[in-house]
Amino acid sequence: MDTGLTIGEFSRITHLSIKTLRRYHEAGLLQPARVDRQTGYRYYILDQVPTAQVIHRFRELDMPLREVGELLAVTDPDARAAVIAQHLQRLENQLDQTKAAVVALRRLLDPQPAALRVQRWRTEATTVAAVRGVVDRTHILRWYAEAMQELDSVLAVAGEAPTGPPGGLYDNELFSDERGTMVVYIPVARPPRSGEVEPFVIPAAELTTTTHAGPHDDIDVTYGALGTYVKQQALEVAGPVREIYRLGPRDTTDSSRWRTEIGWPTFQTVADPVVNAGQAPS
Amino acid sequence: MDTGLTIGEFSRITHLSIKTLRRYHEAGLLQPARVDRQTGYRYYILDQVPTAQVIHRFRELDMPLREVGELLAVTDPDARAAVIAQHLQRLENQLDQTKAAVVALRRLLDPQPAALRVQRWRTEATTVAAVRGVVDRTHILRWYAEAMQELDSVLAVAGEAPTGPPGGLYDNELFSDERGTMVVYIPVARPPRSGEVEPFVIPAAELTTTTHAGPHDDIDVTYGALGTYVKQQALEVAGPVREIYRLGPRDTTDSSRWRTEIGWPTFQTVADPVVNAGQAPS
DNA sequence: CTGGACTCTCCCCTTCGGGGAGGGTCCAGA
DNA sequence: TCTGGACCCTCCCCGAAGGGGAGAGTCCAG
Repeated sequence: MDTGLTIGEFSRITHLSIKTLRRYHEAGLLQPARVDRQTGYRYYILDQVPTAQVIHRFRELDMPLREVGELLAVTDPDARAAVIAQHLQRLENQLDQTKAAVVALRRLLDPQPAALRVQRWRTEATTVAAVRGVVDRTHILRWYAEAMQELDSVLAVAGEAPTGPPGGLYDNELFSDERGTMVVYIPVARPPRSGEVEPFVIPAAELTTTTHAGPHDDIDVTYGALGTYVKQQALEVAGPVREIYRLGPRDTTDSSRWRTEIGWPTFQTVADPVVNAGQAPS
Repeated sequence: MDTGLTIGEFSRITHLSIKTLRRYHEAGLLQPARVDRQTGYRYYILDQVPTAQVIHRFRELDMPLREVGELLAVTDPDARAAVIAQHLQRLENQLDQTKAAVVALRRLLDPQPAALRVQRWRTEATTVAAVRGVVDRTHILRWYAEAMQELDSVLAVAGEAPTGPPGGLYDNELFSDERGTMVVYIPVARPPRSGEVEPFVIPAAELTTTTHAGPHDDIDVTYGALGTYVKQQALEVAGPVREIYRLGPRDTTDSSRWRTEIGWPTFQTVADPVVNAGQAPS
């Protein structure tokens, strides 16, 4: 029997379907011990059973095939453990997101407290230390965390103390397309330039603002309320949306206390507001 | 502004990408309030913002579009809550599976205790009450649970006491293909016939068996070990694999105490065993 | 030698969008 | 009234991880 196991036998032993085994072969994850040149038949050997089982386990954890392949290619146990730990970390993050979504869902389906407080004002230009970049929407959170961290360390080195709360500018394309320009900043007196950090001036603007309370899991609801208001007032959006983190993770770990100010640069158009239709412009 | 919001404006407000909004339209999830017959332009209204947000939330929970659509079509709050609860249940099951996979992975990567005890024996034909069905591999667990439950209740009604531990027969195609015949049974003296439950005779067989200890998350490892043995002994597999639940969830909730006997019907071929190559058949 | 079981490759399908081409539409400013 | 740029349309392809199935070749025991 030194011809090895046929794919069917191997499938029975490992509980991986034939289709799956072929795909793993094709992906280079699990090369059959021998492939008949003439017939293309795959022949496995018993020593491959443990490998198949390891692959099976990682797939159960939704590790992408590419990554499983890299993992198997690495022989150093430490490096291996690192890759595994990293994946488990990802799973955990995913779980956190799911939990947050459940909470946000509950809040969304419950009767709304509403009470949206919208204000319009004119802001002055502000000098800040900023990190700018064109970011994929799926990477927004990661990019934000890294940028903030770099800002913090650069400012610490430069000995610059913040002169106000941190904030960000977010291109509308970030939401309507898949990619857009992001700016995160911290106001300081003399912005340094180092690495990704550079001086920047937040331009003056006419802002329509509101404040989102709590964690950001359902910040889109507040965006929706603000957008509704803007539209009702027949305001036109001009430029990237702004967020100012009046109270954030750097101030308190109690996320229910967070306060995020959202401001949309807007200008009045000639059209009538929907709600105050009587007050047509003269 | 009673033309409504363009898809771009709606996208900014809801944080759903334009592509995604078009897809939700196509899927019937979020019909624009108006679609221009001439140009195909989609126009939304502000009242649709909350709906978009609800969809967003459910998608964050990986609810399939189809299901979200059904959910939105249902107006009865109770029915709605039921669908949601069901989905959350699914998420929880998924989480349990992930946890189990992590544990199983750890065990697999740790040094193996091994110590596989394999025995061969001949079993007698056994009279049982059984539930049979052709099952998709992805539904094995669910089907098993339902079948066992039905067996239990039918036997309770018939007043038949088990004369041995429950078990099952599993077609090899269940693993190599995507679907196969499953039989789960409980031995009784006078098997009743009711609903899916019917009398059945487990045929006599020459079995090569081993016992898997603990929960079934890594039962494939034991299958692998048994399969390796079978192959090394140059045994040929004949017929569906059998499992007998000597100790299972119905006996104890401590899953580490579970004992599952796995038996493969086998017969000796003429080829030499690999390990005992000296004992060639005469 | 033959029939049935097994295996091969190849192509299409699934979900939920993203990328991009090619072309039409809207609207504000000139 | 024209025009340019922003916006929108449809259509097609792609990815991940396989499943379904067709059509054809292979293996092996009787």
